[in-house]
Amino acid sequence: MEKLLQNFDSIFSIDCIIFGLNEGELKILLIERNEDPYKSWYALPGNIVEQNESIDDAAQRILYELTGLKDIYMEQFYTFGAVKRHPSGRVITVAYNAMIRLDSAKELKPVTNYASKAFWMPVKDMPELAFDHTQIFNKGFEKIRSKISFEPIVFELLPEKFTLSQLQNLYEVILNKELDKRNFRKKMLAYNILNELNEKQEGVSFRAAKLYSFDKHKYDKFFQKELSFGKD
Amino acid sequence: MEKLLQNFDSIFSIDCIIFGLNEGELKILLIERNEDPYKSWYALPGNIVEQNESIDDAAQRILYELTGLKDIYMEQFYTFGAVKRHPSGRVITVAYNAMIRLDSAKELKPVTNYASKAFWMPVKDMPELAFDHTQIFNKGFEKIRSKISFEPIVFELLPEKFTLSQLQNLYEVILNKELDKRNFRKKMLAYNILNELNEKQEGVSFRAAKLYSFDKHKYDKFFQKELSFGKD
DNA sequence: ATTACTTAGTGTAAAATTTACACCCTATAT
DNA sequence: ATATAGGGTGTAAATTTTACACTAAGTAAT
Repeated sequence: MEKLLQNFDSIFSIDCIIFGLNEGELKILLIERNEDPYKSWYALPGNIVEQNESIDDAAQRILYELTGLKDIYMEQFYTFGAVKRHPSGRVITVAYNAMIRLDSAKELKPVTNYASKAFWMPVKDMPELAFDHTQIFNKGFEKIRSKISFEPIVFELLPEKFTLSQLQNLYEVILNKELDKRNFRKKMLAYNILNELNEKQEGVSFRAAKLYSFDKHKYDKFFQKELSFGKD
Repeated sequence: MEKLLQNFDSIFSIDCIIFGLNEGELKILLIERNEDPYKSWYALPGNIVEQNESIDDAAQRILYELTGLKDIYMEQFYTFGAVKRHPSGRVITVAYNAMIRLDSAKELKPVTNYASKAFWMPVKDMPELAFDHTQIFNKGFEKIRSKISFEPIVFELLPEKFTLSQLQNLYEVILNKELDKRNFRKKMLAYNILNELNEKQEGVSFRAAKLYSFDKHKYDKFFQKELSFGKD
């Protein structure tokens, strides 16, 4: 034990998959590394967990540093701890999923010094990423994909007011398959977690659709099971 | 310990919820600590992740040290990283669930030096545990509870040959509710992951039930979705 | 103002799944 | 032989899921 502690020099980090929706396309935030190893490769945004912050806080901080956004819901989905996943030493990483409203994000500002830029990469064009980040991305995306079949969790990606078609389109993009319009609307409205607004789409060159908003209060009532334990 | 910890960065540990079934009762393996902090409290078995082992390997090692069992399927379910979850320093812990066949476990042998004993505690009598281990246990148990509704994963708890009533009883214990016998059998057989054996229970003082075994090959066929990404 | 175009919005019947429910069977023990 | 304790089985009703196609409303072009 003593010996263990003395030799101890592992590092704990956070990596984030930050989803955003832009012109109907699902994208995630990537950075381009400007340090070895994997210099000039694309990678998931991540950083080291500091002594005085919880892992949830670290995830929030990383998101804030890159997007200027705070208090976004992020969900831890897996911890990657293979011995040699990082070539220069032992790094265990906790991976988080987050979803943000692209239009609410300020300019991207990569303040981390190891990144030369941050940008949105369409999920369907995902290149090979640095380290084991491709694997992390796959697992995180799969997690979201399987989760939305049980529980509507994607409203954070849409504007505050959205049409049912936009919502359906988002589902189709995530699940990568077409859904039946009538069945989709029936099911979504049956969840009873949307507010029908007295407003319609504007600026479209066709019949304007009704706008809806997500009602977190109603949502919590029906999906309490998932909330039965606190954070961390 | 305290002084030592202050000199180092975060420590990663593993904590395991090891489920076993004994006389129809669901139990988990606990240890009694013989070191401060929380001396003489009960805690989940756990240990520090060493430099040269993956977190999965560390989980396997801990299980082996306590039970003598190897190559048991363990599933990581959450990582706990609050700043002050350990009173003497920063310790981030990855929590695993495992299920073992109680009758196949050798004598329990707590080789870890911080534990004075290891023993099986019925889930229904769970006391307050050291550190945040009560919270970890709740989350892990909830994970299993929600998972078995979608996917049969509890065969590791039963003997190799078991009756459908034993299986149903196990579900009832985990879900903490009664199930309909006919519907349960119908559904379980429809999964088509069991082999009906040409054997019956022995040594019972009533009509002997047919024995079944779990067919991992058939199982993999039907639940591939969950296996689409490798470990770690 | 007519027409063409594009997306919005709606209902029903069939199929599949889930639920509720009760009695006879068989082995053992006395 | 009989009492006991769990083993084993089917069907109808209810619910959920699926498949499927047309009309409505607004915009844009002529």
